[in-house]
Amino acid sequence: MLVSLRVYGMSESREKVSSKETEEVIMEATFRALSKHGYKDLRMRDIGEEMDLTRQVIHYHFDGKYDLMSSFLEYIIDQYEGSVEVADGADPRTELDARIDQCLFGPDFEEFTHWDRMKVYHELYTYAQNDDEHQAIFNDHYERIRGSIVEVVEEGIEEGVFRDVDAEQMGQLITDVIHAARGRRISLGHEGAPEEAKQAIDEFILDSLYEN
Amino acid sequence: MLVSLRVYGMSESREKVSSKETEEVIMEATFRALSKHGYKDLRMRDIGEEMDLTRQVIHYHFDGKYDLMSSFLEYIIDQYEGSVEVADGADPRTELDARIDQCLFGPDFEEFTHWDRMKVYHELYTYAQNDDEHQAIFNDHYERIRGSIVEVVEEGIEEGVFRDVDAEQMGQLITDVIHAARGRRISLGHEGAPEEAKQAIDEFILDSLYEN
DNA sequence: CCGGCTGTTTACCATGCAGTAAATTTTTAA
DNA sequence: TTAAAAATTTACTGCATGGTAAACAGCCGG
Repeated sequence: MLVSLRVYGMSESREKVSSKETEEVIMEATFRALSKHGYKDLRMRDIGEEMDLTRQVIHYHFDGKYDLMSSFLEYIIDQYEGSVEVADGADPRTELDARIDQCLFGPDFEEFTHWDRMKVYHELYTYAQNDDEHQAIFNDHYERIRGSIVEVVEEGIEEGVFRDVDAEQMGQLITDVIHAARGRRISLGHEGAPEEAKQAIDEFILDSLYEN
Repeated sequence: MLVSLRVYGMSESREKVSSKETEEVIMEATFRALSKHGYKDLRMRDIGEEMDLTRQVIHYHFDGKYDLMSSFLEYIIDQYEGSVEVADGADPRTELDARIDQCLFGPDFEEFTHWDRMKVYHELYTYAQNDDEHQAIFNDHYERIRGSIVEVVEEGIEEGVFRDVDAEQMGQLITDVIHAARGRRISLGHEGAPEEAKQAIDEFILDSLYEN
């Protein structure tokens, strides 16, 4: 089974591997270039300068600047979603808390590029208003994040730990506050925004969930 | 009186008036061009095409693209702030409500470009993370908006209409939710976001203020 | 050792763009 | 009326930028 897979899978997967490796390099270079210059002032040259390879390889792997950006979008969204995985099974209060923390502060383990990645994510997110295709990608992503929060709230309601509020509405509100705090930290440079948001959520929103 | 004013005011104010008129035309053209193309893809040519004048006049009135954008920033922020003026003096609950509504839905009178202006505002707001000067301008503006909400909350607490919560924290939270809803409507195209935000604020946040 | 395939580089190009300069019209101050 | 100043237009330029083409390197099967 494995053997036969390799027999005809070989050349294909080999190429793919080396190809994927380079593409990963390009993605990371794009990320760095984007961090430095911002989307508006991003030049293909800037990306090239962030790699050991020359900028022309990009044209070999991607079909122009737009295609590159589309791929990068998926790349950075995947990273985002990978970073908010949480061991569910814990009680709803703990899990909700953990999810909120991860959205606000990033993964526990020291991912020191977290805010740089958020910065880039957020910039692309805003620009998506001018691009239907990218907007659709972000909508899917947003829906998943929001959905995961709503889920936990529903779980808590079913278990009788939370009051019987409108889970959709509550999840939406929490997601919005998280988004705003992130935006404020990134766009306005308010370093304390996530912490403030957490306190505000605890104090004014979650008490609507808890006090029975 | 009028005569004497004209005597020494003539050359200066006339120039200024005609100059300001043209600059206003340029600002509005910039707004339209920005709405159509987005900041990233904004060309001086696009602005020219939105006016009766040729694009080169812009260079006469402004010192290049960056200077133009800086001026436009102040222009659109002034418009924003002009649109959230509210007759204070009403009771805190009503006034807070009115301010929230104006931030979420725009001025009462039919300003049908409201969301287009918000869209442009929001895009510039996000790009400001790459420009310290612009970021500072937005910070000042944000502080005024947030401050005006905090003020009303404080007023309500003093008058004993609201519970004695941390006004700063509460004002911040409300401002954040407003911001997020706007961002969601603009970036993700969620038409219902402002309405949802209003309901969520009423249901989950303001009840922390009211129930005494 | 060789012919073909993938991936990378070097050299180059077309053009879109902001900005300028000079000519022209309009306004202002006598 | 007139001359100078302000405002606008027409014509042009230099260069930054995305993209291409052809040469080149490494690898793999035979």
